[in-house]
Amino acid sequence: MTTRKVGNLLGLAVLSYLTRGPMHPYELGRTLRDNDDGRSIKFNHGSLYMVIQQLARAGFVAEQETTREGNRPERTVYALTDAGRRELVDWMRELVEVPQHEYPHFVAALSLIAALPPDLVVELLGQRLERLTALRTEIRDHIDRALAGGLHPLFMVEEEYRLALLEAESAFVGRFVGQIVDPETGWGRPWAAFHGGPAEREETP
Amino acid sequence: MTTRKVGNLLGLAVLSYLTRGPMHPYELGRTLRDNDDGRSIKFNHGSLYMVIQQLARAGFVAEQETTREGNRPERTVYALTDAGRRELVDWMRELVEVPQHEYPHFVAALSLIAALPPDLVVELLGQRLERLTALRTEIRDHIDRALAGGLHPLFMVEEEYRLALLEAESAFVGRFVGQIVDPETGWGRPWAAFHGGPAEREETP
DNA sequence: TCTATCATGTAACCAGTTACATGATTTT
DNA sequence: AAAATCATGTAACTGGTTACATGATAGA
Repeated sequence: MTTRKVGNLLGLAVLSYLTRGPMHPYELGRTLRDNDDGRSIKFNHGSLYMVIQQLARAGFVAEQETTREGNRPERTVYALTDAGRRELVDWMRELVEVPQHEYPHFVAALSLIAALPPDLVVELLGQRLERLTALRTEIRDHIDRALAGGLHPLFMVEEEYRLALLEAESAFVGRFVGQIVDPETGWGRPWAAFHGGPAEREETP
Repeated sequence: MTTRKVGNLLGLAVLSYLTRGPMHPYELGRTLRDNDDGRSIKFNHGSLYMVIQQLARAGFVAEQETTREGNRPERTVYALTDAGRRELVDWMRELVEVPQHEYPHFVAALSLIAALPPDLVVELLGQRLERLTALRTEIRDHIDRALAGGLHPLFMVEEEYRLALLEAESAFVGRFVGQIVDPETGWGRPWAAFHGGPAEREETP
């Protein structure tokens, strides 16, 4: 990754919303909430202010004015700069074009899975499968409700993507359980055998 | 998540390796490198020491002795405690059983995809597809080489999982491109139309 | 013998999260 | 009128990463 001045993806969302026009931080926060962006981008009140500061320091947004409405605290309004507009496009480009190597929790767990005995693993994977199914129908419903409300499906692609990944994961977990319990090719036997021994990767158990 | 005393997954790997017996930090680091754990768990020298401190503070590992070999700097050897052994199993349990909500970069990009014009998106997704394919054959080779070397496939499940997700992603991206360019159901037209306008989610463009 | 690389650790910096603060509105 | 919640921001804490430091061995 072309080590960006601002790395937090929340910053990307801010840049994107500022293309609509200048806003103050609180309004940005509300917009993010209203659009359910929290489902796709980690978002909390505190980091929003931080990220805006970073964007300002990097020259992607500029403090435009400071208004006061009634007796409310002052609100600083930020506007997108030209550099910010360029950064938005460049960043999006990169994110869409190049797959990032990430570190999902489940991958970590799988890489250490031999630390648990196989029958426990089978049980846990069963429960994971149930949860995965629940998640999938939940997302499916979420999408369908939004579409029924007239939203263009383009604005639900993230959710469709998520769903596709969850389906793939379900299928994978199913196969994995199969490989453990199947008495023919079954991994369960040797696994149980070497489990008492060294907990980590050994040659041909 | 049952907010853990130590949250960093590197700590989980440390607990797991310490089941083999006491080790000093550098040895842990080497073991992690040798086992290619960096592919599944983010790992860098600095955070290893930090995480070990945290584990010690939480009572999951205990400083056992401080040896000096030749004129090398002192090495502190850490051993797993009973609490540590329990934490290892409990943590693994949770990771396997309950799917975590995470925030992959590509999801963020998709959620803001309308900020880019559709033809650019099609082009970028094409390049992503190529990279995905390259990644997949790379992982496939990695797995096959390891298996040919006699490793039990159980120790490659993380990689198989990754691979399954990458395949699902490829399929999804292919479908997405289709939906944009297909002149029948095509999203390209309305997208291009409203793209000049407000960059964000609007009802029925 | 000089240079690279290994082995080992500490410290400074930066980013992200949580908690605190406080006036204005709305609800009960 | 009290309680809750909205609106707005700052500050303190904590975790992670990068950079620095330094003796030992091995290769050129």
